[in-house]
Amino acid sequence: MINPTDFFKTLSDATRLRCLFLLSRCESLCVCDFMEILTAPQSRISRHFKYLRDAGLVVDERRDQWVHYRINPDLGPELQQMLAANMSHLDEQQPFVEDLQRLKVYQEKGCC
Amino acid sequence: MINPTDFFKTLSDATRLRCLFLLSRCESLCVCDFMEILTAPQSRISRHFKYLRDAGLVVDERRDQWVHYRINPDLGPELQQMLAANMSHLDEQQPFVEDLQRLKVYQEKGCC
DNA sequence: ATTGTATATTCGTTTATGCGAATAAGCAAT
DNA sequence: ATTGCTTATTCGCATAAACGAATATACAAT
Repeated sequence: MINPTDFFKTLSDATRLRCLFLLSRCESLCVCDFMEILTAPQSRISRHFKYLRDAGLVVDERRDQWVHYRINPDLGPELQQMLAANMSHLDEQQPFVEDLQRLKVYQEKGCC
Repeated sequence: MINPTDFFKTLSDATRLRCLFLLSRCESLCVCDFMEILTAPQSRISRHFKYLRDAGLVVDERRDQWVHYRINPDLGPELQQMLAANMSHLDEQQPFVEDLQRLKVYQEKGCC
């Protein structure tokens, strides 16, 4: 179980925070989705998802070639609420608003 | 105004988090209070309060030789709520419970 | 088996962060 | 002005964290 300090450390990087925010709105996404929405290189996305996995905040699931990530459904009510509450405050800020817009466009045209 | 990533970065250190937690329960404390409650050297407390000041999360007020810190009362409702919500989740965890106990003992016998 | 696509990890480098010891600065009282 | 107390800052060092390029791995399809 992650402690509070490490929880905040995990949220303290822009790439990880943007990824978590998207997942808080979207059930599940794969690595290439994040690459496109954040315009970030693949190694950056993968690296930060390793941190998120290690912290226990997300879980991965392989489907064919793609690896889909989602918020860890077994987070425990306390952490789950803490995470959700924090994500709910990002709504109107940059770059989170724009990420959400890109997510919508991206979902409409379909992805992997 | 601090951005979300930097907000979490500011909470991502044990010393800072413990200080903020104490301030969320106590109106105002001076540096030597924190030194005693956290059992931390003076330079550590001062250094981290500089970070907290720079982030705009706390303000200082000099009274004679002592400098008292408190949560910035002009934080803005959004940040204020975010901070309060996060602090409220630390209640039952270590080392926060113990810090609170030490605070009580310390307040009863009076300080600076 | 080979090719193509998606993801993970390793590597070397750069930058950020935390630390205690030591020093400086601010204030009160003699 | 000197002493004593409290807090802030500087210093050199050590560790952690982020980065992109390159490489390795995993799977699908031919």
